[in-house]
Amino acid sequence: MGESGTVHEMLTMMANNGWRITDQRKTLAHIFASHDGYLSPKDVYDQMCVHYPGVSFDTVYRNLRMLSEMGILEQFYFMEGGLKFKANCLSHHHHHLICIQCEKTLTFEYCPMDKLSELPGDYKIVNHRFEIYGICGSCQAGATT
Amino acid sequence: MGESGTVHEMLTMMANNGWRITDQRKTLAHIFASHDGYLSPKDVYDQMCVHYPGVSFDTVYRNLRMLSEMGILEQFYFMEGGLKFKANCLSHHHHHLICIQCEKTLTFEYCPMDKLSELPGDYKIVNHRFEIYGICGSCQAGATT
DNA sequence: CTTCCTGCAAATCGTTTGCATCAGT
DNA sequence: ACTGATGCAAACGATTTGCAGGAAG
Repeated sequence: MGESGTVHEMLTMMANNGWRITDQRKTLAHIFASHDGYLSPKDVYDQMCVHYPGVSFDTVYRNLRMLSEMGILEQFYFMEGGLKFKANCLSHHHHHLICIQCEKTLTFEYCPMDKLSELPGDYKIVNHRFEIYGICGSCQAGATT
Repeated sequence: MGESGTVHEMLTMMANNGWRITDQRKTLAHIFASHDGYLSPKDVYDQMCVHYPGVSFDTVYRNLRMLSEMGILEQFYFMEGGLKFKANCLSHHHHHLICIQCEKTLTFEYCPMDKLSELPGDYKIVNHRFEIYGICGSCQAGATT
């Protein structure tokens, strides 16, 4: 639901940045719009093959990088699972609650930066990262698979 | 200052875990005890070569991995700089303020988890990460090198 | 029709492994 | 002495690049 809107948003953004809208990129947009967790390049490649046979790995990489640089996708490096990508929420700031087992990700609005008053040193703050890791309901229920 | 204590602490910890205390591991402990930012495997290798010529890259990796598994070092993957290691503070919980230019790292005590009341889903929380990125005083002063 | 995108194959980078030798206990 | 640690070289996986043909504007 609402996915087609997001796909269109992504494609428009690509076009505005001067990128051509190819079948492959449409498929890519589709995949990320309809999946709200993180996907590894391999995951993406596998999904691509289903909808659009004959893709090559390097093109998947190229497009993932392009989409990340454009801010459409957000990268994250899982210590165990390596680099993964996820559709970026472009509208508002939030943080993530991530299941360390299945990687299901929820967002929440609380931001610690609001509360933070004094910091050591005289850093000019440019960014921050706040993530909470846990085990989601379903993973707690289903035993160690 | 206080470095020798930390080195000794690390070495004792290795010994208690059944690892032999080799020259190389002593040097490794020394390097991390006297540097409080993150170091990449390459950084460590370069430092090692200075104090202990003839090291090989794979042994550096092996020891870094070993030290991480033992909890003496803490790993972190920088999106730009790849995997890096840092001496783990074993005594108390804190978070980091990291310079995105020189990677100089300060610690601070504020922890957002104390204030956090309600979260979505029914995750069993096991861990969290909170880091603030900025530009430190010296890097603000010295222009874009 | 021009330029960008794609697939292929090969190169590259960071990291890991097998093995014979060497050093710590 | 015994066993684990090291250096070497080679394997490995993930990601990137150069190039020729094909498709989007």
